Amino acid sequence: MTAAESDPDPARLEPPWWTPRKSGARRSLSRETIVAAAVRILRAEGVDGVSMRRVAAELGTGPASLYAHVANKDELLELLFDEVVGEVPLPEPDPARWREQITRLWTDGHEALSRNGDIARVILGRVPMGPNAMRMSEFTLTLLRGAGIPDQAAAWAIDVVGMYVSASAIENAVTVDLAREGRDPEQYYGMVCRFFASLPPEEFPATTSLGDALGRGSREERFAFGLDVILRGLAALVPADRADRPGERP
Amino acid sequence: MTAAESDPDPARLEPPWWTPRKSGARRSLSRETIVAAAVRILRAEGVDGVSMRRVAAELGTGPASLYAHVANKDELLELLFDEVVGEVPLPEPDPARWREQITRLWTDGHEALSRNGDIARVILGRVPMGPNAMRMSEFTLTLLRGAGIPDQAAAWAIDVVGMYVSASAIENAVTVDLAREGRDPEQYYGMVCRFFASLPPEEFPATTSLGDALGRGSREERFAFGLDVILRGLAALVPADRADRPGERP
DNA sequence: TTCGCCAGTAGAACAGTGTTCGTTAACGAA
DNA sequence: TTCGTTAACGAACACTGTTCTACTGGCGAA
Repeated sequence: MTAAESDPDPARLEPPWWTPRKSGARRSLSRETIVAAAVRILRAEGVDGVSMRRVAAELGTGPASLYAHVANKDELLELLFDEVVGEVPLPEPDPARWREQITRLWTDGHEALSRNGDIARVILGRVPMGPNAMRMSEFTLTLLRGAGIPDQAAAWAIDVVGMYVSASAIENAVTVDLAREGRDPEQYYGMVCRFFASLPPEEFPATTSLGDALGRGSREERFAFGLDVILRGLAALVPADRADRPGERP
Repeated sequence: MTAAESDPDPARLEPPWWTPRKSGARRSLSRETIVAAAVRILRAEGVDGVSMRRVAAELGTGPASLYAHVANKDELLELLFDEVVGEVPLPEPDPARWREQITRLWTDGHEALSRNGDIARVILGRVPMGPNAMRMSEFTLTLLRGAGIPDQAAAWAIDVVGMYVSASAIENAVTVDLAREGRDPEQYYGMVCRFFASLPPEEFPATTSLGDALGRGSREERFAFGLDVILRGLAALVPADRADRPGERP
């Protein structure tokens, strides 16, 4: 069960431009069953596999039937994204452990996205406003402010972290995709590294000499590094007189 | 003129899986004219506008003709991406001013991408390996190492910065898109802010009280903030005994 | 100068896409 | 029971990337 389903009054949380559930749904189809079918396809075939026809076929009907429950494919993808974000568990915020909690939360988010094909593609360029995404933002904002990061910086930081997590999840999805197609991702990255190493050293001294380092590390390690860099940078924005007392409100 | 065109021997720099220029091109079409036509469409209509048929029509021919010069649409998009990256001027690296130079370089890159529709979409999930992208990576690597950042961190940092810049450029492109469609982006973001403010304060205290800060700032300001956070985090990785002497090699 | 080759150019077609239109059929309310 | 609303759906439209096939037209060799 997702957070959205367990919410007592989810309607209040939805952006007003998501088409409201039409009253008196009568038969087999519903927004929930459509999203559930789409998630199954998403995990198996990625975003490109999620076509209106494919989802309809999964439900034993035609594509036109879906349009009674979902405005268009864009809206379906947004619903799909929020469904995936709903997989991330939210603990109780504890400002004293803000960096640890934020790291955990967004690492979980990164994994949830990575588990579900390249779903992260659909959110780049829009503001995530589904109920589950909103709860995640709220949680992060609370922790950042509690840590003493100025309001404006905290507000912008959400965007920065979100972009990094989404972009990295897309990168991961491609690796998973290669594996699904039977091609070894290691082999692909090996090819890339060999290309770097083969560049003319006169023009690319740094790239050729670093060759190995560029491809080293698991996806998890590389993601953790970037997230740590960002949080380090954010921590540097805490005013000196707050740095040692996280959690206090001024 | 792009960097690629002015390069004395660009062939050596191209990844070996880009299809080689077929020898003895005879008539009007060429890889260059195709990419140029695609760039025009890209600027006017975004990546979605760049279809093989549309590009062919721009050149007064049919889609099949393009396949003699370009392996497939993916390759055309990669060529397109590198063409855009070629718009970024590379200065002489000066390790003493590494943060300033990196900020400048990637801000220029961000602007070049933002000027050209949502071209950044095509690079997410792959490693940019066109000649212009490679030169940009080399430049950044040189500066980061010169600044005293450990090799492994420098190698991974390229990815982090690249992901952030691409994701942010996509965000910008959507704003530009809205403007092109005649819809006011300000109005869209105003709508988003109003939605945030309208959430139930009991469940979303931070989001509702921050409402304004979440939407404040120009695209440039917001991008600059994130880049600064990342560079701040990277600077924190410089070993203490190197922090005051950028540019020296150990 | 002539001939033959073949790279480059396309027209047509295939299988797929998102979306809309018009019709059918089933349910809730009266 | 009847009526009106509305979910469901088949067919169609205008697209997409890509491939097959035929057909040029210019160059190198004779």
